[in-house]
Amino acid sequence: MPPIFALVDCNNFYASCERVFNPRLEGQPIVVLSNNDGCVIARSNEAKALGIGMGVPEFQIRPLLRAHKVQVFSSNYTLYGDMSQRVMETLEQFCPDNEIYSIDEAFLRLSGFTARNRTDYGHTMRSTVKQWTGIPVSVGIAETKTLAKIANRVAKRTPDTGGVFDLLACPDRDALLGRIAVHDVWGIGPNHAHLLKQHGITTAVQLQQVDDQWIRKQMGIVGLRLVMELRGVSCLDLEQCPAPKQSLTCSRAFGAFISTLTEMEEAVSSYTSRVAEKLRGERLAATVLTVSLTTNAFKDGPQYNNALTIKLPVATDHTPELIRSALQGIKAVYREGYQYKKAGVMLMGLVPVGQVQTDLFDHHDRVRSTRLMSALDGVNARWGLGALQYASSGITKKWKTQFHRRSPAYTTQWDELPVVKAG
DNA sequence: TCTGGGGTCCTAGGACCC
DNA sequence: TCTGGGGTCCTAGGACCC
Repeated sequence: MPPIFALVDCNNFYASCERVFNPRLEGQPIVVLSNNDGCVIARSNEAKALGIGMGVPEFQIRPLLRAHKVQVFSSNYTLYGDMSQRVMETLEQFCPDNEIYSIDEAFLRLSGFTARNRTDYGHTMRSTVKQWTGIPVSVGIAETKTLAKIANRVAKRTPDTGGVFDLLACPDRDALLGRIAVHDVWGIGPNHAHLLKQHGITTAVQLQQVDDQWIRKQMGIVGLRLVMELRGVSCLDLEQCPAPKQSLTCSRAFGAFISTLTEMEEAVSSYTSRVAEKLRGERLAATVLTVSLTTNAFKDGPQYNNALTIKLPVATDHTPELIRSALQGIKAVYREGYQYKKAGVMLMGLVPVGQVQTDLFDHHDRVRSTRLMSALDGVNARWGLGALQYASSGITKKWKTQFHRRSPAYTTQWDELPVVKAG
Protein backbone atom coordinates (compact mmCIF):
# COMPACT_ATOMS: atom_id res chain seq x y z
CA MET A 1 0.00 0.00 0.00
CA PRO A 2 1.44 3.40 -0.95
CA PRO A 3 2.24 5.67 1.97
CA ILE A 4 0.20 8.71 2.90
CA PHE A 5 1.79 11.66 4.64
CA ALA A 6 0.31 14.51 6.60
CA LEU A 7 2.29 17.65 7.25
CA VAL A 8 1.16 19.53 10.35
CA ASP A 9 2.57 23.05 10.41
CA CYS A 10 1.98 25.70 13.08
CA ASN A 11 0.61 28.95 11.69
CA ASN A 12 3.00 31.89 12.17
CA PHE A 13 4.49 29.92 15.02
CA TYR A 14 6.50 32.49 17.00
CA ALA A 15 3.80 35.13 16.63
CA SER A 16 1.18 32.59 17.74
CA CYS A 17 3.28 31.69 20.82
CA GLU A 18 3.31 35.33 21.88
CA ARG A 19 -0.45 35.48 21.43
CA VAL A 20 -1.22 32.43 23.56
CA PHE A 21 -0.17 34.20 26.75
CA ASN A 22 -1.37 37.62 25.75
CA PRO A 23 -4.93 37.31 24.44
CA ARG A 24 -5.32 41.02 23.87
CA LEU A 25 -3.02 40.47 20.87
CA GLU A 26 -5.81 38.57 19.13
CA GLY A 27 -6.53 40.26 15.81
CA GLN A 28 -3.55 42.59 16.11
CA PRO A 29 -0.48 42.67 13.88
CA ILE A 30 2.53 41.02 15.57
CA VAL A 31 6.13 40.65 14.48
CA VAL A 32 8.95 38.75 16.18
CA LEU A 33 12.53 39.91 15.65
CA SER A 34 15.82 38.04 15.34
CA ASN A 35 18.73 38.39 17.78
CA ASN A 36 19.67 41.98 18.57
CA ASP A 37 16.17 42.87 17.37
CA GLY A 38 17.63 42.98 13.87
CA CYS A 39 15.25 41.41 11.34
CA VAL A 40 11.65 40.27 11.19
CA ILE A 41 11.56 36.48 11.53
CA ALA A 42 7.85 35.88 12.19
CA ARG A 43 4.66 37.75 11.36
CA SER A 44 1.02 37.31 12.25
CA ASN A 45 -1.44 37.34 9.32
CA GLU A 46 -2.31 40.96 10.14
CA ALA A 47 1.37 41.90 9.87
CA LYS A 48 1.71 40.04 6.58
CA ALA A 49 -1.31 41.95 5.29
CA LEU A 50 0.55 45.19 6.02
CA GLY A 51 3.17 44.06 3.53
CA ILE A 52 5.87 43.34 6.12
CA GLY A 53 8.26 40.89 4.50
CA MET A 54 10.18 38.00 6.02
CA GLY A 55 13.74 38.93 6.95
CA VAL A 56 13.26 42.67 6.61
CA PRO A 57 15.47 44.77 8.91
CA GLU A 58 13.42 46.32 11.69
CA PHE A 59 14.88 49.81 11.27
CA GLN A 60 13.65 49.96 7.67
CA ILE A 61 10.02 49.49 8.64
CA ARG A 62 10.01 51.36 11.93
CA PRO A 63 7.57 54.07 10.76
CA LEU A 64 5.20 51.41 9.42
CA LEU A 65 5.35 49.48 12.69
CA ARG A 66 4.53 52.60 14.63
CA ALA A 67 1.78 53.79 12.31
CA HIS A 68 -0.10 50.50 12.54
CA LYS A 69 0.65 49.86 16.20
CA VAL A 70 2.33 46.59 15.34
CA GLN A 71 3.20 44.60 18.46
CA VAL A 72 6.93 43.95 18.29
CA PHE A 73 8.70 41.18 20.21
CA SER A 74 12.30 40.09 20.58
CA SER A 75 12.63 36.37 20.01
CA ASN A 76 12.06 34.20 23.05
CA TYR A 77 13.43 30.80 22.13
CA THR A 78 12.89 29.34 25.57
CA LEU A 79 9.18 29.96 25.20
CA TYR A 80 8.99 28.76 21.57
CA GLY A 81 10.96 25.60 22.34
CA ASP A 82 8.64 24.71 25.19
CA MET A 83 5.49 25.43 23.15
CA SER A 84 6.87 23.34 20.31
CA GLN A 85 7.31 20.41 22.65
CA ARG A 86 3.68 20.70 23.77
CA VAL A 87 2.43 20.70 20.20
CA MET A 88 4.60 17.70 19.27
CA GLU A 89 3.48 15.73 22.33
CA THR A 90 -0.12 16.32 21.34
CA LEU A 91 0.50 15.12 17.78
CA GLU A 92 2.32 12.09 19.13
CA GLN A 93 -0.93 10.97 20.77
CA PHE A 94 -2.70 11.08 17.42
CA CYS A 95 0.04 9.46 15.40
CA PRO A 96 3.14 7.91 16.94
CA ASP A 97 4.39 7.27 13.41
CA ASN A 98 5.80 10.77 12.99
CA GLU A 99 8.86 12.87 12.26
CA ILE A 100 9.48 16.18 14.00
CA TYR A 101 10.82 18.09 11.05
CA SER A 102 11.42 21.49 12.62
CA ILE A 103 10.41 23.57 15.60
CA ASP A 104 6.96 24.12 14.10
CA GLU A 105 6.35 21.20 11.72
CA ALA A 106 5.85 17.46 11.88
CA PHE A 107 5.21 14.83 9.22
CA LEU A 108 2.81 12.04 10.20
CA ARG A 109 2.23 8.77 8.42
CA LEU A 110 -1.50 8.28 8.05
CA SER A 111 -2.20 4.74 7.02
CA GLY A 112 -5.42 2.77 7.13
CA PHE A 113 -7.74 5.75 6.70
CA THR A 114 -10.35 6.32 4.04
CA ALA A 115 -10.36 9.73 2.37
CA ARG A 116 -13.25 10.92 4.50
CA ASN A 117 -11.64 9.72 7.70
CA ARG A 118 -8.34 11.35 6.86
CA THR A 119 -9.86 14.78 6.56
CA ASP A 120 -11.93 14.29 9.70
CA TYR A 121 -8.86 13.13 11.59
CA GLY A 122 -7.00 16.22 10.38
CA HIS A 123 -9.72 18.45 11.77
CA THR A 124 -9.73 16.60 15.09
CA MET A 125 -5.96 16.98 15.42
CA ARG A 126 -6.19 20.62 14.53
CA SER A 127 -8.84 21.46 17.11
CA THR A 128 -7.16 19.37 19.80
CA VAL A 129 -3.79 21.08 19.32
CA LYS A 130 -5.55 24.44 19.46
CA GLN A 131 -7.42 23.50 22.62
CA TRP A 132 -4.48 21.93 24.47
CA THR A 133 -1.74 24.37 23.47
CA GLY A 134 -3.43 27.46 22.05
CA ILE A 135 -1.46 27.13 18.81
CA PRO A 136 -3.31 27.12 15.46
CA VAL A 137 -2.01 24.58 12.93
CA SER A 138 -2.71 23.61 9.33
CA VAL A 139 -2.75 20.07 7.97
CA GLY A 140 -1.79 19.03 4.43
CA ILE A 141 -2.28 15.45 3.26
CA ALA A 142 -0.81 13.72 0.19
CA GLU A 143 1.10 10.65 -0.96
CA THR A 144 4.58 12.26 -0.76
CA LYS A 145 6.19 14.71 1.63
CA THR A 146 6.69 17.27 -1.14
CA LEU A 147 3.02 17.13 -2.10
CA ALA A 148 1.99 17.24 1.58
CA LYS A 149 3.94 20.50 1.81
CA ILE A 150 1.92 21.88 -1.09
CA ALA A 151 -1.33 20.59 0.42
CA ASN A 152 -0.42 22.33 3.66
CA ARG A 153 0.13 25.58 1.81
CA VAL A 154 -3.35 25.27 0.30
CA ALA A 155 -4.85 24.49 3.72
CA LYS A 156 -3.22 27.57 5.18
CA ARG A 157 -4.27 29.98 2.44
CA THR A 158 -7.74 28.77 1.60
CA PRO A 159 -10.16 29.63 4.40
CA ASP A 160 -12.92 27.27 3.26
CA THR A 161 -10.64 24.27 3.82
CA GLY A 162 -10.94 24.93 7.54
CA GLY A 163 -7.19 24.42 7.80
CA VAL A 164 -7.10 20.85 6.48
CA PHE A 165 -6.52 19.90 2.85
CA ASP A 166 -6.22 16.41 1.36
CA LEU A 167 -4.63 16.48 -2.07
CA LEU A 168 -5.75 12.90 -2.71
CA ALA A 169 -9.33 14.10 -2.65
CA CYS A 170 -8.66 16.98 -5.03
CA PRO A 171 -10.61 16.54 -8.30
CA ASP A 172 -8.25 18.57 -10.50
CA ARG A 173 -4.73 18.25 -9.23
CA ASP A 174 -3.06 19.62 -12.37
CA ALA A 175 -5.03 22.84 -12.15
CA LEU A 176 -4.04 23.19 -8.50
CA LEU A 177 -0.35 22.51 -9.19
CA GLY A 178 -0.61 25.00 -12.04
CA ARG A 179 -1.34 27.69 -9.46
CA ILE A 180 1.71 26.86 -7.35
CA ALA A 181 4.76 28.91 -8.35
CA VAL A 182 7.86 26.86 -8.82
CA HIS A 183 9.76 28.85 -6.16
CA ASP A 184 7.12 27.82 -3.63
CA VAL A 185 7.90 24.14 -4.10
CA TRP A 186 9.81 22.59 -1.19
CA GLY A 187 13.44 22.24 -2.27
CA ILE A 188 13.41 24.95 -4.95
CA GLY A 189 15.40 27.94 -3.75
CA PRO A 190 16.03 31.25 -5.51
CA ASN A 191 18.84 29.84 -7.62
CA HIS A 192 17.01 26.88 -9.06
CA ALA A 193 13.85 28.95 -9.48
CA HIS A 194 15.83 31.31 -11.68
CA LEU A 195 17.34 28.48 -13.66
CA LEU A 196 13.94 26.86 -14.22
CA LYS A 197 12.38 30.15 -15.21
CA GLN A 198 15.00 30.58 -17.91
CA HIS A 199 13.74 27.33 -19.37
CA GLY A 200 10.12 28.44 -19.20
CA ILE A 201 9.25 26.44 -16.09
CA THR A 202 7.35 28.62 -13.64
CA THR A 203 4.76 26.36 -12.01
CA ALA A 204 4.74 23.10 -10.09
CA VAL A 205 2.77 21.37 -12.83
CA GLN A 206 5.41 22.26 -15.42
CA LEU A 207 8.15 21.07 -13.12
CA GLN A 208 6.30 17.81 -12.66
CA GLN A 209 6.36 17.24 -16.42
CA VAL A 210 10.05 17.91 -17.19
CA ASP A 211 12.30 15.33 -18.79
CA ASP A 212 14.06 13.07 -16.28
CA GLN A 213 17.47 13.25 -17.95
CA TRP A 214 17.30 16.99 -18.24
CA ILE A 215 16.43 17.63 -14.60
CA ARG A 216 19.07 15.12 -13.48
CA LYS A 217 21.66 17.07 -15.43
CA GLN A 218 20.47 20.50 -14.27
CA MET A 219 19.73 19.83 -10.61
CA GLY A 220 21.41 16.55 -9.81
CA ILE A 221 19.89 13.65 -7.97
CA VAL A 222 18.09 16.00 -5.59
CA GLY A 223 16.22 17.62 -8.48
CA LEU A 224 15.18 14.31 -9.96
CA ARG A 225 13.92 13.10 -6.59
CA LEU A 226 11.93 16.28 -6.16
CA VAL A 227 10.23 15.84 -9.55
CA MET A 228 9.38 12.21 -8.74
CA GLU A 229 7.83 13.36 -5.48
CA LEU A 230 5.70 15.88 -7.36
CA ARG A 231 4.48 13.01 -9.53
CA GLY A 232 3.35 11.17 -6.42
CA VAL A 233 6.27 8.74 -6.20
CA SER A 234 7.47 8.84 -2.61
CA CYS A 235 11.27 9.17 -2.42
CA LEU A 236 11.59 10.83 0.98
CA ASP A 237 10.57 8.60 3.85
CA LEU A 238 9.72 9.54 7.40
CA GLU A 239 12.90 9.95 9.43
CA GLN A 240 11.87 8.81 12.86
CA CYS A 241 15.19 8.35 14.55
CA PRO A 242 17.10 11.45 13.59
CA ALA A 243 20.69 10.83 12.53
CA PRO A 244 23.19 11.96 15.16
CA LYS A 245 24.34 15.55 14.77
CA GLN A 246 27.36 16.19 12.62
CA SER A 247 28.08 19.67 13.87
CA LEU A 248 26.97 22.15 16.52
CA THR A 249 27.39 25.90 16.32
CA CYS A 250 27.04 28.98 18.42
CA SER A 251 27.52 32.07 16.29
CA ARG A 252 26.07 35.45 17.03
CA ALA A 253 26.22 39.09 16.10
CA PHE A 254 27.32 41.33 18.96
CA GLY A 255 25.06 43.88 20.58
CA ALA A 256 27.88 46.41 20.16
CA PHE A 257 31.02 46.29 18.00
CA ILE A 258 34.09 44.64 19.43
CA SER A 259 37.47 46.19 18.75
CA THR A 260 39.74 44.71 21.40
CA LEU A 261 41.15 41.22 21.69
CA THR A 262 40.08 41.04 25.34
CA GLU A 263 36.43 41.53 24.49
CA MET A 264 36.68 39.13 21.58
CA GLU A 265 38.09 36.52 23.93
CA GLU A 266 35.19 37.05 26.31
CA ALA A 267 32.65 36.62 23.54
CA VAL A 268 34.34 33.52 22.12
CA SER A 269 34.64 32.06 25.58
CA SER A 270 30.97 32.68 26.22
CA TYR A 271 29.90 31.19 22.86
CA THR A 272 32.09 28.16 23.52
CA SER A 273 30.38 27.57 26.88
CA ARG A 274 27.03 27.67 25.13
CA VAL A 275 27.94 25.25 22.36
CA ALA A 276 29.57 22.93 24.93
CA GLU A 277 26.26 22.80 26.80
CA LYS A 278 24.50 21.77 23.60
CA LEU A 279 27.19 19.16 23.04
CA ARG A 280 26.62 17.57 26.45
CA GLY A 281 22.88 17.78 25.89
CA GLU A 282 23.37 15.55 22.83
CA ARG A 283 25.69 13.24 24.79
CA LEU A 284 28.45 13.88 22.28
CA ALA A 285 32.09 14.92 22.39
CA ALA A 286 33.94 16.96 19.79
CA THR A 287 37.24 16.30 18.03
CA VAL A 288 37.37 19.42 15.84
CA LEU A 289 36.67 23.05 16.69
CA THR A 290 36.40 26.03 14.35
CA VAL A 291 36.38 29.66 15.49
CA SER A 292 35.43 32.48 13.16
CA LEU A 293 35.06 36.21 13.30
CA THR A 294 33.76 38.84 10.92
CA THR A 295 33.28 42.58 10.53
CA ASN A 296 29.98 44.12 9.43
CA ALA A 297 29.53 43.54 5.69
CA PHE A 298 26.66 46.05 5.59
CA LYS A 299 28.91 48.88 6.66
CA ASP A 300 31.58 50.74 4.74
CA GLY A 301 35.05 50.52 6.17
CA PRO A 302 37.71 47.85 6.29
CA GLN A 303 36.38 44.32 6.19
CA TYR A 304 37.97 41.22 7.62
CA ASN A 305 36.66 37.67 7.93
CA ASN A 306 38.64 34.71 9.04
CA ALA A 307 38.28 31.28 10.60
CA LEU A 308 40.57 28.69 12.03
CA THR A 309 39.98 24.99 12.50
CA ILE A 310 41.72 23.13 15.29
CA LYS A 311 42.00 19.39 15.73
CA LEU A 312 41.55 18.60 19.40
CA PRO A 313 44.01 16.11 20.90
CA VAL A 314 41.23 14.07 22.49
CA ALA A 315 37.47 14.13 21.93
CA THR A 316 36.00 16.21 24.73
CA ASP A 317 32.79 17.73 26.05
CA HIS A 318 34.54 19.62 28.83
CA THR A 319 33.97 23.38 28.67
CA PRO A 320 37.38 24.56 29.94
CA GLU A 321 39.23 22.39 27.42
CA LEU A 322 37.09 23.66 24.58
CA ILE A 323 37.52 27.26 25.74
CA ARG A 324 41.29 26.81 25.83
CA SER A 325 41.37 25.67 22.19
CA ALA A 326 38.89 28.31 21.07
CA LEU A 327 40.94 31.09 22.68
CA GLN A 328 44.09 29.78 21.12
CA GLY A 329 42.32 29.87 17.75
CA ILE A 330 40.84 33.33 18.09
CA LYS A 331 44.19 34.80 19.13
CA ALA A 332 45.68 33.44 15.94
CA VAL A 333 43.08 34.96 13.61
CA TYR A 334 42.38 38.21 15.44
CA ARG A 335 43.75 41.37 13.78
CA GLU A 336 43.84 44.81 15.39
CA GLY A 337 42.18 47.74 13.68
CA TYR A 338 38.77 46.32 12.81
CA GLN A 339 35.29 46.69 14.22
CA TYR A 340 34.03 43.17 14.65
CA LYS A 341 30.33 42.40 14.40
CA LYS A 342 30.11 38.68 14.82
CA ALA A 343 31.96 35.57 15.97
CA GLY A 344 31.20 31.89 16.02
CA VAL A 345 32.34 28.59 17.45
CA MET A 346 31.57 25.36 15.62
CA LEU A 347 32.18 21.83 16.90
CA MET A 348 32.63 18.95 14.47
CA GLY A 349 33.89 15.40 14.36
CA LEU A 350 31.28 14.53 16.96
CA VAL A 351 31.39 11.14 18.66
CA PRO A 352 29.13 9.63 21.33
CA VAL A 353 30.61 10.28 24.80
CA GLY A 354 30.65 6.56 25.57
CA GLN A 355 33.04 5.88 22.70
CA VAL A 356 35.71 8.50 23.26
CA GLN A 357 39.10 7.31 22.15
CA THR A 358 41.44 8.40 24.90
CA ASP A 359 45.04 9.27 24.43
CA LEU A 360 47.80 7.35 26.15
CA PHE A 361 49.29 10.63 27.32
CA ASP A 362 46.01 12.17 28.35
CA HIS A 363 46.33 12.78 32.07
CA HIS A 364 43.10 14.66 32.44
CA ASP A 365 40.82 13.35 35.19
CA ARG A 366 37.76 12.73 32.99
CA VAL A 367 35.53 11.32 35.69
CA ARG A 368 35.99 14.37 37.83
CA SER A 369 35.50 16.83 34.98
CA THR A 370 32.34 15.02 33.87
CA ARG A 371 30.89 15.44 37.34
CA LEU A 372 31.81 19.10 37.30
CA MET A 373 30.09 19.63 33.94
CA SER A 374 26.94 17.86 35.16
CA ALA A 375 26.84 20.13 38.18
CA LEU A 376 27.29 23.19 35.97
CA ASP A 377 24.51 22.12 33.58
CA GLY A 378 22.26 21.29 36.52
CA VAL A 379 22.62 24.75 38.05
CA ASN A 380 22.03 26.44 34.72
CA ALA A 381 18.98 24.31 34.02
CA ARG A 382 17.53 25.24 37.40
CA TRP A 383 18.40 28.92 37.47
CA GLY A 384 18.43 29.79 33.79
CA LEU A 385 21.16 29.60 31.19
CA GLY A 386 24.11 31.74 32.15
CA ALA A 387 23.45 31.60 35.90
CA LEU A 388 26.89 30.03 36.30
CA GLN A 389 29.58 31.13 33.89
CA TYR A 390 33.28 30.98 33.28
CA ALA A 391 35.26 34.04 34.31
CA SER A 392 36.85 34.16 30.86
CA SER A 393 33.43 35.13 29.48
CA GLY A 394 33.80 38.53 31.16
CA ILE A 395 31.53 40.50 33.42
CA THR A 396 30.40 43.68 31.69
CA LYS A 397 29.72 42.19 28.26
CA LYS A 398 28.94 45.27 26.26
CA TRP A 399 28.91 42.98 23.22
CA LYS A 400 26.10 40.84 24.56
CA THR A 401 23.17 40.13 22.24
CA GLN A 402 20.30 42.54 22.84
CA PHE A 403 16.67 41.56 23.39
CA HIS A 404 14.90 44.77 24.32
CA ARG A 405 11.37 43.57 23.78
CA ARG A 406 11.37 40.04 25.05
CA SER A 407 8.23 38.55 26.53
CA PRO A 408 8.49 36.56 29.78
CA ALA A 409 9.47 32.88 29.83
CA TYR A 410 5.83 32.14 30.65
CA THR A 411 6.19 28.39 30.79
CA THR A 412 9.71 27.62 31.99
CA GLN A 413 10.55 30.01 34.85
CA TRP A 414 8.55 30.02 38.07
CA ASP A 415 8.92 33.75 38.54
CA GLU A 416 7.71 34.49 35.03
CA LEU A 417 4.54 32.39 35.02
CA PRO A 418 1.51 34.27 33.77
CA VAL A 419 -0.70 35.43 36.61
CA VAL A 420 -4.42 34.77 36.42
CA LYS A 421 -6.31 37.39 38.38
CA ALA A 422 -9.60 36.45 39.95
CA GLY A 423 -12.17 39.03 39.14
C1' DT B 1 22.30 54.11 14.78
C1' DC B 2 19.99 49.78 13.26
C1' DT B 3 20.63 44.07 8.56
C1' DG B 4 19.64 36.38 12.40
C1' DG B 5 21.13 31.71 13.57
C1' DG B 6 21.69 26.84 12.94
C1' DG B 7 21.67 23.06 10.25
C1' DT B 8 21.97 19.24 6.03
C1' DC B 9 23.18 17.16 1.63
C1' DC B 10 25.44 16.95 -2.89
C1' DT B 11 29.10 17.71 -6.18
C1' DA B 12 33.44 18.72 -8.25
C1' DG B 13 38.13 18.64 -7.96
C1' DG B 14 42.54 17.51 -5.90
C1' DA B 15 45.59 14.28 -3.50
C1' DC B 16 46.94 9.91 -3.16
C1' DC B 17 47.29 4.99 -3.98
C1' DC B 18 47.90 0.77 -6.68
C1' DT C 1 55.20 12.00 -31.73
C1' DC C 2 54.14 9.66 -27.51
C1' DT C 3 52.04 10.88 -21.35
C1' DG C 4 46.85 4.94 -17.95
C1' DG C 5 42.95 4.05 -15.35
C1' DG C 6 40.32 3.47 -11.54
C1' DG C 7 39.35 3.78 -6.85
C1' DT C 8 38.98 6.31 -2.28
C1' DC C 9 39.17 10.04 0.74
C1' DC C 10 38.98 14.77 1.83
C1' DT C 11 37.66 19.51 1.27
C1' DA C 12 35.49 23.64 -0.38
C1' DG C 13 31.69 25.57 -2.18
C1' DG C 14 26.96 25.69 -3.55
C1' DA C 15 22.26 25.05 -2.64
C1' DC C 16 18.66 24.28 0.21
C1' DC C 17 15.79 24.10 4.66
C1' DC C 18 13.40 26.32 8.90
